[in-house]
Amino acid sequence: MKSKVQKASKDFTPKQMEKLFSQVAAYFNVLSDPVRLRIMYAVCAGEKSVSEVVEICGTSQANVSRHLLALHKAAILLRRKEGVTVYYSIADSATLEICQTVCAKIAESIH
Amino acid sequence: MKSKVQKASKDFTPKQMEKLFSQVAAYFNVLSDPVRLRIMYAVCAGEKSVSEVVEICGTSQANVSRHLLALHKAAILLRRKEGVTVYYSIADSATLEICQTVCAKIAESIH
DNA sequence: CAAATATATACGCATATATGCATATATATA
DNA sequence: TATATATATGCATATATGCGTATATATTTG
Repeated sequence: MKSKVQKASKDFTPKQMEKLFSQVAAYFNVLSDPVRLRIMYAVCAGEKSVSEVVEICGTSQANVSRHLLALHKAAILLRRKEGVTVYYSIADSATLEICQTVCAKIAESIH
Repeated sequence: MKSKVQKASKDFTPKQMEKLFSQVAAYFNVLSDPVRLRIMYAVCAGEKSVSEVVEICGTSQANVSRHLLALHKAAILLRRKEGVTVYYSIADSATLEICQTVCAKIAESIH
């Protein structure tokens, strides 16, 4: 008896599976940093410029810029340029739901 | 207007938020490796011993052992010892669902 | 054009992580 | 007890990653 996940991937070649695993791993990797999660938390309240995120998150501008670009590259954040200002916003609500699920799961053990 | 995530975390202190972000990041970090995902894929089909996972995944015994322990430490896999043999199985179906969601999301771009 | 502002990038360092190899540990069996 | 088998661990190494610092790039404004 195959699992749901295995049924869903029955039509992939081993090569494609490896590629899939690598991409999924890369996706999780983007979410595996506390600072990036803090940034996500700020942006999920509404579109923010880089400077705004810097103020909220209390880390350097260079660092925020790098992390925002990483999240954008992973297609998790949208990027919109207006003059010199760059605004980021949530592109992928699925990611938010995943974060929320995991947060809820872990928050239980804190309370 | 606050987001769902922010409403859900309104009763956390900044210190608790940081702790939460760290733990969530650690959780994602465990899932951010292609080999561990391959191992998860093997185990999600049913409980497996370390040796069985080694055969399926085609990486060294030492490596499989370490990855399985990491997944167990993150409370994602259960660990059951029977004689010399150690069996691992899915402890956390939420993790499977998350992986499945992400896989489906990424699989679209492969097909 | 010069200066100010917002963002991105290059470089270096410290640290984390994955993995191969050898070996330790635990359990079963002859 | 000696041996075989299953699993875990220590060590060395290569690679990746986060971040501080300085600087580059782009855009607006005087």
